[in-house]
Amino acid sequence: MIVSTRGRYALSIMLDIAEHQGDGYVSLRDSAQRQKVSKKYLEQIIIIPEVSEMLVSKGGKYGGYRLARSPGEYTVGEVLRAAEGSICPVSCLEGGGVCNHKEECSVYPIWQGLDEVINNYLDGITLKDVLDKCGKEKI
Amino acid sequence: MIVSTRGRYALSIMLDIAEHQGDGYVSLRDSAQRQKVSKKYLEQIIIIPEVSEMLVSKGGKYGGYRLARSPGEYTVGEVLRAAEGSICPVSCLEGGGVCNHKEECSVYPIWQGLDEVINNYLDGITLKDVLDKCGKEKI
DNA sequence: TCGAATTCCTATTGACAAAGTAGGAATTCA
DNA sequence: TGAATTCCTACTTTGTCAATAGGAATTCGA
Repeated sequence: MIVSTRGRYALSIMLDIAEHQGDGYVSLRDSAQRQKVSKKYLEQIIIIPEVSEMLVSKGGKYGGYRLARSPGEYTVGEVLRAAEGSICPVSCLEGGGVCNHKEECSVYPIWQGLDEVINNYLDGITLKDVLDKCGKEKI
Repeated sequence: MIVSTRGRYALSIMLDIAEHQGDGYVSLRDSAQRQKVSKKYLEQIIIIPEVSEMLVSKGGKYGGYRLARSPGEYTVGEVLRAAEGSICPVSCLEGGGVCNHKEECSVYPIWQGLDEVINNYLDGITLKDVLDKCGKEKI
């Protein structure tokens, strides 16, 4: 599994906020209700520093979250990496690929190629693309 | 993580067998020694039905394993799927993609596309390609 | 026929992360 | 003042990964 519920929920809530923010804020209560997931768990995800950096929050009544940038300026890969920490497909690549044996390893280039293919794909889709359901021809 | 040690070890041992089988059999003891990993753990991996189906085994002294087919007839994707069970990147796709909400889900097509990109890549590389170190231009 | 080397089979363990729950403090608005 | 929100920390439960362990069955050479 390369994307856990953390990443999926993060992506969903970003999209939900994008869709419903208008010129105000979207509360976790509303968003959780719409998505039929636990508000408490969404809280855990949105509290991740890399995730909350992508948002503007406001406490108190009628508070909530809105996107810091416009939906077209976030890629799916960016959101997933923020929530998951990293989305590298194999531990050899972790921490920027600092495996000890990567020189002797005949398999290492495969993992590099895999990582590239995955990131290229995910970074080629923006939140706006998803909202527009830009469709089968792009996704 | 999409590929755990199970998949990595499975791939390594398949390559090791391919390289050393000649016209005989490769024992786990030798292979484990060469790869500097636990023979007992390799045993666990090779015992997985989908993995052992790709090999021909022979018990007893001077026994071991050899490939059932030629290296060019195995793809990396095939080996990894055998060892890991599946290499789908997100649980929504598990069991052939039988998620309940996939109709309403605006994100589902992204996971489908991701899965496709990953499998296309991994199924485009054979064990022979790796052995030949066919190199950066293909991998 | 014996003994060494192997595959085959089942159980067990320790560590860690994922998924979610819980309770309450601080903030903001009408 | 009170309602609704974000913010913060801690806890629990469950499952999987990675590995270890011990022994049964098989196969060969000497």
